[in-house]
Amino acid sequence: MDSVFQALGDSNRRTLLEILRDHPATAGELAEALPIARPGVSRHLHVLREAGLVDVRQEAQRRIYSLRPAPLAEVDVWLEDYRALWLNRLDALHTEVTRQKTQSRRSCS
Amino acid sequence: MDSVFQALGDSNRRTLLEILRDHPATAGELAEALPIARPGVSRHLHVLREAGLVDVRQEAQRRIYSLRPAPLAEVDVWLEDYRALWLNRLDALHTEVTRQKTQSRRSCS
DNA sequence: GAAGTGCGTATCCGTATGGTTACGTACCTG
DNA sequence: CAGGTACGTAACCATACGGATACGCACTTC
Repeated sequence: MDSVFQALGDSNRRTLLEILRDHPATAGELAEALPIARPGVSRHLHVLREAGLVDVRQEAQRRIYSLRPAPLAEVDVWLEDYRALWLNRLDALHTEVTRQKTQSRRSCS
Repeated sequence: MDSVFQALGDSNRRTLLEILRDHPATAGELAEALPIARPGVSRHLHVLREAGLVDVRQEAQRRIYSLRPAPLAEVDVWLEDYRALWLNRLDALHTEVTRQKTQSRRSCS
């Protein structure tokens, strides 16, 4: 769990995930998408693999990476216990907004 | 966004959030819940505050911390674009997710 | 087999992190 | 005003991280 959040705590790595969300890609393709040198990308991919967020499949000399959503599902499960906190607040906000809306509607007409 | 995920990437800090989910607490109460010394807790709380995950209110010499769910809502929104990936194959992933969940309960909390 | 391609690992460097102990500060209490 | 209480900050240490460059290894191709 630590490793998943830590992996997500870097914007370069989130960019990689965003690409892999659409389609698997080789390390080279992924490297071109980031503003850093190849070895850096390689290590970011290593971190993602350690966190279970990514799968690698070797095809000749190419490494093809693909997204592994299971850890994200874990994050979703973790969030579950907190979701009520902002849903309640959003609810309160929502009712407040509609109240003010009806109030302004009342004052407008 | 980086700061939120990085803040969540430490089990001590997640423990603090878990306590604050139930009720606000003073720094001292929170410190007793962690296996580390007071100044360490103080800095963890600082990290959580920087990430916007926590609010502080001073009351005499006590600092009362409370949970601020907004950044977690942001995480929820970020997850949204990935959710389809495991919802589509929910049955295939369900067993794995629950397995890892019990595993992480056993080890990390 | 020699050369080229694709990618990882090794090493180095500056900075950040997580823990500690020692100290400082603000506040209540006697 | 002296002293205790509840914190945070400073200084220090070991380790980890993110970046770079240089190198190594596996595979294809000629």
